[in-house]
Amino acid sequence: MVRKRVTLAQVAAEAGVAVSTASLVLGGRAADVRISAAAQERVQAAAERLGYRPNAVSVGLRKGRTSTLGFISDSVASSRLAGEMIKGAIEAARDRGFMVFVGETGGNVTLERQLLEAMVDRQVDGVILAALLTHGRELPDGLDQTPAVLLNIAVDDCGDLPVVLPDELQAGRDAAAALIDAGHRDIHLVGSGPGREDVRTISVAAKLRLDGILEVLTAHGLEPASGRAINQWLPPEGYAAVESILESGTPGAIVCFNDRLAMGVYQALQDHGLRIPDDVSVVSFDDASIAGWLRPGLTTVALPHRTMGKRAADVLIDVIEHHRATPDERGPHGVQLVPMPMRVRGSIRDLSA
Amino acid sequence: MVRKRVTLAQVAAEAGVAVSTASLVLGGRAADVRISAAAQERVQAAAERLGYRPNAVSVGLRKGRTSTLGFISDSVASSRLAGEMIKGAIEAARDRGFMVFVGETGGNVTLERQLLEAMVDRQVDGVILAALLTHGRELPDGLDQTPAVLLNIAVDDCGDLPVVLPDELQAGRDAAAALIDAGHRDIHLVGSGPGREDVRTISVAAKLRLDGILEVLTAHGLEPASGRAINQWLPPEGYAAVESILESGTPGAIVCFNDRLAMGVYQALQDHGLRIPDDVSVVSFDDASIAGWLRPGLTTVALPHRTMGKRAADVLIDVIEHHRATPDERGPHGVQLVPMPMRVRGSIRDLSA
DNA sequence: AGCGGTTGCTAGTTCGTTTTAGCACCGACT
DNA sequence: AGTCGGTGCTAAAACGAACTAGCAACCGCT
Repeated sequence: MVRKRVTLAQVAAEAGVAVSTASLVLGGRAADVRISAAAQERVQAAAERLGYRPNAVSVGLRKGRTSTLGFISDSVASSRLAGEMIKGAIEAARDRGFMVFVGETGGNVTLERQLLEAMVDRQVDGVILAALLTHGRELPDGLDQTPAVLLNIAVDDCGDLPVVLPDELQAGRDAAAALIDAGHRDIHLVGSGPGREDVRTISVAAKLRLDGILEVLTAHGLEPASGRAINQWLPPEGYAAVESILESGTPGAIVCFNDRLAMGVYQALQDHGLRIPDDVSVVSFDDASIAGWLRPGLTTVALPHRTMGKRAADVLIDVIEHHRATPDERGPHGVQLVPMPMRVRGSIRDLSA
Repeated sequence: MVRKRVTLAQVAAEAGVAVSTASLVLGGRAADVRISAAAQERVQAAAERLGYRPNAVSVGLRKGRTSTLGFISDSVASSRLAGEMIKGAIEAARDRGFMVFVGETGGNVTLERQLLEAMVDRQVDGVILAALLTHGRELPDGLDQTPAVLLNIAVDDCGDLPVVLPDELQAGRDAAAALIDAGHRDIHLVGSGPGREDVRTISVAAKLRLDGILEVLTAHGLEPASGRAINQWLPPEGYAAVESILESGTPGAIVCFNDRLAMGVYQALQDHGLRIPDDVSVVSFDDASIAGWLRPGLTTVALPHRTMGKRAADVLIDVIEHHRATPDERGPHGVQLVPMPMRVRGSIRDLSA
């Protein structure tokens, strides 16, 4: 049932040459060692005929490189976003001939260490350590055993590991600018307090988004009309925030700190008979799938998870391949900020028109 | 920077024994070959001291088994559901000492073959072939090179491969029963026509869900009040379907064939000033994340993707491990139907109370 | 002293490949 | 006749662990 693999020895026998000769030819090193054109052809033909494919395990053992990456994430399934990140990494890896082991920790540190060990045991060439849930965390031991890249993890002391992060600061600027450019001045925040001191410790992302927003508002001589710090960024909290805002009148525009808050905001505004964007404009962050399903479509600054995953894999493979070439040269890596693109849909009214 | 691994040879040297002795001891075969307790202890201690971990690549080459699975899916990122399936598989695999290569094809058959080859090259012990998007498809060649399980793929000719599928038929029964038990009689379908001949070729799932629904309705002497076959199960289509239903009056209850349709149904009902569940009851399928976010929460029959992934990995590993033990015994596998649990939220009004 | 039986270990082969070092042959030249 | 330089290939040693076959050493017995 399970067909036996063809080995190099069989190819060599079929071609009437030594194993080493076959290896040289198929490894493209025939020119180096002078193999006659005739012999090369026989080897190629034999390999073709038998359907030879090199055994990657053996190659891995011999070369010490397995063309394999590990992807360790705290969450795989929690959202489409995690999937996007993995997908990006897998695609980039595939394009460069790498396969990816995927592991999920659920935030469990012990599990994380075990996964890392299991991957290192399998001689992965490098590891991507990714996070969606937690920000600001400890790094596991064992990261010194293999090249590594941090994906969506902001740590104070990342050693000299490359880090891939979304450019939340610029995203904050863009969100604010989108409203201001459309002529809005009455801007309320849902998800963070109105001042820098109010961000709580929710996340690095929240802080940066707020910084970007405030920077642009300040540049226009504005400040947030109101702000609400919220611990759980879920629809019910968004709903409640709007009810609170409405006590002091109808807002001109609302910046939601993520799309799920925005969903609650939509529900609340609708329940109060307010229309988006005619009465209230809304802008948000993340570009979760609901953003496109809400009516009207939610304009939101997208977390480019796919691109981030791709970037992480590319950087990691660069390190792996480059490192071999020039062992002591530190690459041009460090923190890689991936731009967050604005997805313009229909939730912002253009007052300037 | 990258720490060198400790090899068995180093452990043996440290313990003052031969490599083979160390291997025997650490492999738990010391009793078979009579190694003195003293020697065993020295080996164990040395291994501990040096932090020895066997090189899985080497073991893989020698044993021909790598404790590695491949997971090939048409989609990884399209939804949380795909992630759940992968997560389930990864977890089950991990519990049994396996790591998982994940690959995504995007429905591309060539890519699928290449991924399969790349995995077989890496000597995976087996492969899970999964699908979310497509139903009823061709199986790739190369599946005869390695044990395999089909996950969420319904094919006519699956050879003797184990198949893991959700129990859509029972789900259809459950959805219908939930409405009927709550006293509903005026039941409209959104996503499928009212009769068996109307299902179109959308999907096997649609057909089975409908079969289940009709079976229960018929058993109560009922038939659907109306039905709408729809090709794209997305919110706008759900919205449109409701507008069409409302032309002939307010429906008592609506069965949506998935949650995204249900989302559109919610929006349309709200826009027409109808309240859920007071005016109209809604039940749906899938349990996508929005199901919990909608207000009121959507009662829906969940696709148990996590469980399915777990089951697939378990079945596959059974095949792998069992196969070694008794080569000619065909396992008790075949089609594995995983129950779809009902997630009761607030979208069905109980008329019988 | 020689033999059989046990105990306790190890040498050596194997898995499939890469890679280095070098062999055998041939013609040309001194 | 001997050396030299090419040419075309191959033997053999890795890589790290698993596993088989078998070798010493000792003990007790005749």
